[in-house]
Amino acid sequence: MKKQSIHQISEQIAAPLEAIASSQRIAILLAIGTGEACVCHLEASLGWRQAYISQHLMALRKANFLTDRRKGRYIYYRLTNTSLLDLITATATLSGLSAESVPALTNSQLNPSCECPQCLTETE
Amino acid sequence: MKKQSIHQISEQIAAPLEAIASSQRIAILLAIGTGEACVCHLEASLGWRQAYISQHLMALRKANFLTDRRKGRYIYYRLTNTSLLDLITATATLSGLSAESVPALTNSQLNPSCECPQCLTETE
DNA sequence: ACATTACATTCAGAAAACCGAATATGTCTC
DNA sequence: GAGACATATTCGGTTTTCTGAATGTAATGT
Repeated sequence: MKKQSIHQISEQIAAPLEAIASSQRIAILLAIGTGEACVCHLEASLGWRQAYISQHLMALRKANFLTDRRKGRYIYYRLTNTSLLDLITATATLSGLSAESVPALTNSQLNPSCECPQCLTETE
Repeated sequence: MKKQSIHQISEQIAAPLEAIASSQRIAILLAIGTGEACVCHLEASLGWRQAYISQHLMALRKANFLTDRRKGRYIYYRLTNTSLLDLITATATLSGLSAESVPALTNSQLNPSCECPQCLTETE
């Protein structure tokens, strides 16, 4: 195994962090949580325009944090690795936030004003 | 306890992450590691100009990740919370890096070509 | 007091991220 | 196939971050 310099290691660690380190992207990740979410769901939950959300989703996809699944007209996003949420929680506690405040925000708890079939069946 | 919106939470989590999410700053944090380091030590270890390092140190101080201790002409930096390194390690493993590659880079292992008294006594 | 050393700060130009507007693509329904 | 709907992409302007150059400040030594 080739020995890597501190610069190489740091770059490899920073690359994914740069994708997460944005309040908008963290909000999206929290909104998806351990479940799945379509873009319309994120629109409803976060109150942002669709194109804006798609742009951030693109960044998260490029960093390999999200996988998507098409179902008819809808595309459902899911975290490729749920331990990402642990990392976010760890950051929260590190900066003095209470640990409970984070999991309380996963997608299921969010205002489900989205009209996609998935959300509708869930709330029945 | 007041209930916080997902936007507020996300901003509070993103703020510290933005300070860490930079390959230069991660390199500095790794170089300091669990120990202490003066700026000249970082200069020698990372091969950067002094002013450049100071700028990044300032960002890390502002985010409350570093504390400093003056000793004569030298100022020694230390992580306020060592669990920051765990967070960095977690990120590394998350992105496929082997976990061992990170701790292998803590300050003691670095090329100690720094001339400050602290470094000199350590290498004797 | 003066020079030197260790470090911090300010400033400015370059590079990158943000975000809105417009447009494109893929899927369903009729 | 046409139109509607869910989502993606491109483009351009604005704001922010990065980073080098120059300069400032505190402590030491002579």
